[in-house]
Amino acid sequence: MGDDFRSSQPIYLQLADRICREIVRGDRKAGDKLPSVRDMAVEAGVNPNTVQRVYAELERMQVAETRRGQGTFVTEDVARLRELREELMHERIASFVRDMTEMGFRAEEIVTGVRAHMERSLDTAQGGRTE
Amino acid sequence: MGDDFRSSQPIYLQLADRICREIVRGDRKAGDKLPSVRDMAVEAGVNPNTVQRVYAELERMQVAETRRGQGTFVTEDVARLRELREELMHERIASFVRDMTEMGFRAEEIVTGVRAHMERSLDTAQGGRTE
Amino acid sequence: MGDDFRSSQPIYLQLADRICREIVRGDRKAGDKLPSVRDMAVEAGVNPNTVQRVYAELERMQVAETRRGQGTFVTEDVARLRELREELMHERIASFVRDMTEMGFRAEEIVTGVRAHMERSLDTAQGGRTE
Amino acid sequence: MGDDFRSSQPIYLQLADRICREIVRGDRKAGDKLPSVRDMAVEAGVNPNTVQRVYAELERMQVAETRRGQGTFVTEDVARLRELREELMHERIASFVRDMTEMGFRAEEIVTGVRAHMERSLDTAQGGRTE
DNA sequence: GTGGTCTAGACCACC
DNA sequence: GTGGTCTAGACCACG
Repeated sequence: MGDDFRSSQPIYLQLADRICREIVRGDRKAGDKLPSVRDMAVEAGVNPNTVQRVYAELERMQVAETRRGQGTFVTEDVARLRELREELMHERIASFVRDMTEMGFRAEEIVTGVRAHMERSLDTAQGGRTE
Repeated sequence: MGDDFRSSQPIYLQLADRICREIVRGDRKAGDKLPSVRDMAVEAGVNPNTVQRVYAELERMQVAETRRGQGTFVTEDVARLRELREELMHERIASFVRDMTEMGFRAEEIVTGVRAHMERSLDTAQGGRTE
Repeated sequence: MGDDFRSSQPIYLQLADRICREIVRGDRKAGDKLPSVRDMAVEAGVNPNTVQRVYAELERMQVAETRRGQGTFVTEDVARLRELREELMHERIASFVRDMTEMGFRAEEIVTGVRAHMERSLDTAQGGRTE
Repeated sequence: MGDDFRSSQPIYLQLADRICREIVRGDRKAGDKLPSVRDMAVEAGVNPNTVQRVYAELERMQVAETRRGQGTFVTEDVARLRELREELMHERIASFVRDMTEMGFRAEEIVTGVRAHMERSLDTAQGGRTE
């Protein structure tokens, strides 16, 4: 144990993750152009070098492609995007389940709890129609 | 959007949360003595004042009680501890579901995904050859 | 018995109490802005950290609300303020009665004494020559 | 306004007041010997000079008498002690009423509040017999 | 500017 | 020893 309180994921991974989420969510579609390195750097308030690493990471993940002189684009490989969606989902689920299990919750409790929570949310959102 | 990359919860809340998890997990039991303010400060690598705040927060939550000159102890009110367990569970579930929904996953997908993940974990862990 | 002569309530509670009294008295009204942490610190001759604690206490009591970047304000929940008034009244009365009882005065004596004192005050103030 | 938070009555007046209360309460009776200056100083954890001033103050109030070579005694003038009782009572009542009035409470409210508080205390203490 | 957090170091009361 | 309070001075996020 030590002063691990300020530590967190590197900024470039945080940014890459954010962009992946925007893609999975549908805010950025296959073939969409991403902002230029400089623009993205300004938007996110980080150094252009950091954005460079972000785009490199997205390319490594086969989620984005950069075309010299044109910019960086979301891949047009929709199969890869479907895959990315699955990956992100499983990653978050795994992280969630690990967290809950580590706290001593049983599998049954977790599933029940999640379903109950969603039904409650639905009721709140829809007004709980009887039919 | 801005430079929210370094932001995080205050240390004193992170520490309080960590201790709550240890309690819920069973690593710290009802009536257990917590480390002294000074010891905890050294262990966690923070200032004693910060630990003092953590203990005040735990007392506010009725999760710990402090006896002057003796130290700070996990509450012996086991009903409160059961309640805490439920609170933490719902909190984490809510956060998880919000996150997933925000990413565009449907309720059905999420529940199915969680259950599938767990069954896979079980298989891995137990070998799952009962049938 | 010992050297409890210099002991007193913590400054931050004294200050919080003083502000509550000013509110109950009507000197500070619902929605009024309290002095900034730094200004109040100068006014009261204490450290800004202490005032910070005072405002946190007032917020915990739901007597004040703080808006980031704007300041700390007396709550606009007038029902809560009426409640505060009752609380303060009962608190002072309880303390007074406890003190008197401890000194060996009987209930009857106390009530009679209080009423007599007030009638005398009224006489002094108004001249009380209606009859 | 300034740093008036640590200020309070001088210790010698606090001690004199405490002794008066013990007399009024009946813990010290007419003619009782008070502890020697040195003993009282040790008991109260203060300087003997301070106790000297305390006894002088009690003498000035005609509440105690000191006989050279013998010590200090509660006065045997029971009329004076009855008077002292009245004085203390009125003093406390006056202080209480001033405090409450300053906070904006009306005379009627105060009397009603005090009587209500006492009835409640009686109920709690006696178990609220129906007859 | 605002409040919120953190560190450093001190003193106190209680046991 | 314990926790509780206070000061001094710093940095941060928000608006």
